[in-house]
Amino acid sequence: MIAFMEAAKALADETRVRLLMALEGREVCVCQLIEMVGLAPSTVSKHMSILRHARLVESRKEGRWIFYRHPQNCDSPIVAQALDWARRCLADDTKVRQDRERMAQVLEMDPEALCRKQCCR
Amino acid sequence: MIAFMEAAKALADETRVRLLMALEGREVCVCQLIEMVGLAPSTVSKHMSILRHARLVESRKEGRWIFYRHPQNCDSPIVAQALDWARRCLADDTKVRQDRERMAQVLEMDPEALCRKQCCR
DNA sequence: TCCATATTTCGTCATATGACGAAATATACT
DNA sequence: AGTATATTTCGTCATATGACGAAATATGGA
Repeated sequence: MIAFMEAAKALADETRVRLLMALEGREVCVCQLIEMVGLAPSTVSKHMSILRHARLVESRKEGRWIFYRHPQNCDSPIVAQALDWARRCLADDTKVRQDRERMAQVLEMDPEALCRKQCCR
Repeated sequence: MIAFMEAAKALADETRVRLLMALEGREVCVCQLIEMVGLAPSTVSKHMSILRHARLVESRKEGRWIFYRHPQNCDSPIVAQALDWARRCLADDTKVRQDRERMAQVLEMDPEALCRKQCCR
């Protein structure tokens, strides 16, 4: 029950679901996620921490950057089915699609340039 | 996105998930649900209203009683997959099993006797 | 070593949520 | 009609949640 509730609560916020869907098929750096949703770094960081605690994402550190992705070898049926549910329901969702377009732009900048840009906001 | 978020939020409270699982394979009267979880009638009513609004349950009125059940002919994949997710994850869950045992006792009383009992608490 | 920068942690605030009891509503029975 | 009872709606309260900015932490490069 605990693991299920963690996952369900993690999915109960629209911003978190958007962040989760942005990781579909790729890993993404925090600064890129920040840019995509347009929220404060601390806010996005908290969201990712909740998703990670629920095991819906995992993270990888590379130098100064931290990349998030869906779990690689998911041993938890609870998590696997939660991800399937979200994917099937939201693959064609309007907001998710808009996020994909925004993310496509973001991914063209390199992370360095992106973070400098965020500094000066 | 809206329907998905409604469902996800509805699943993000443990009491609501317990109530939802109690409807597995049968329809149950509100007074029986109240007895199972031991919360105030108004609280349980609100929970059921949230589940119904998310389409995870539907209700049927029979005289003074209202029975809740999982949707009969579920035309929404979002809802159907949400119910599958919960069922697969929680079929053998300890709390859900305890609720089943409690519910078995409750179902042996008839609703009339049950509601009289609740009156005098 | 010192500085720039990427991310997280912490403190604070406004709003959302879940609990309750009282009152309102709807139905059945006398 | 009037009463009993099943459920919902409403008002209130305490706690949880999501947002932010400031400060702390960690890493890479000068």
